[in-house]
Amino acid sequence: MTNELRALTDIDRLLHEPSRAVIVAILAALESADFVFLQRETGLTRGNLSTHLTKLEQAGYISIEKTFRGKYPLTLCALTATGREAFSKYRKKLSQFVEQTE
Amino acid sequence: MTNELRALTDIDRLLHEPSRAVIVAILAALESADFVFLQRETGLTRGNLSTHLTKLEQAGYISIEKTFRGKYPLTLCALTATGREAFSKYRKKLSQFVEQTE
DNA sequence: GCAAACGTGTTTTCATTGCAAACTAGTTTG
DNA sequence: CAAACTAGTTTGCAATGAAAACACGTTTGC
Repeated sequence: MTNELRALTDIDRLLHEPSRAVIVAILAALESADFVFLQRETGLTRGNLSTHLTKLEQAGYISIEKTFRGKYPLTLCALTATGREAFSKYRKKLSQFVEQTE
Repeated sequence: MTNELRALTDIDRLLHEPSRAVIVAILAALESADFVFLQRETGLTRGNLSTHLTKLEQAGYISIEKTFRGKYPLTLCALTATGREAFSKYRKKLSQFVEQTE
């Protein structure tokens, strides 16, 4: 009965970190965003944003392209197909949990 | 615009742990449950269930009553008003996140 | 009648992780 | 040319989740 709730324990831990979920949600809407933009939108410190992005990249959820805007470094992030799919599944799990606990 | 997503970073970290969310969800539906029942429903090991329950109790989210069933120890858990409210807020946050990322 | 298995939890150990602070490296400004 | 700024990365550390070990009493099998 209440046993379907248990499905939540199977949830994607990488996305279940709020900071990362927000990053991915932004990228899901925008297709591409740079480091500074992400920092402003998320409110994260640069240090934390940096490590979260690295983790998402290592998981294959985002791609990171390093280039320059004028003379300054520019880090561009985009969701991969893998990341998009993982996020979709993650949202579904959340949604199911919310519905099952009504 | 995408800035409301950021609200997720404010989420209740105690409930954002899937194991604990499931425990609380069960208690929200049942009003009261014993340790063994919770262990079976959640699939957690006894050790982990024990520590999660202790954390929920310390936060004032659940009450724990220790007694006996026959000669065996019996640990009864119930959601407090505080816990119920926290869980309600938590569900709302999840729900909002899901909706905002559609 | 006593050793082994069982019931019901708790405590300990350990690797992971999220966060803040410090660091890196180059650029612009006064 | 020193100070401040841009754009990140790395380091240090305290918190934490999971598994294993421990505790303590009860029942069963021989």
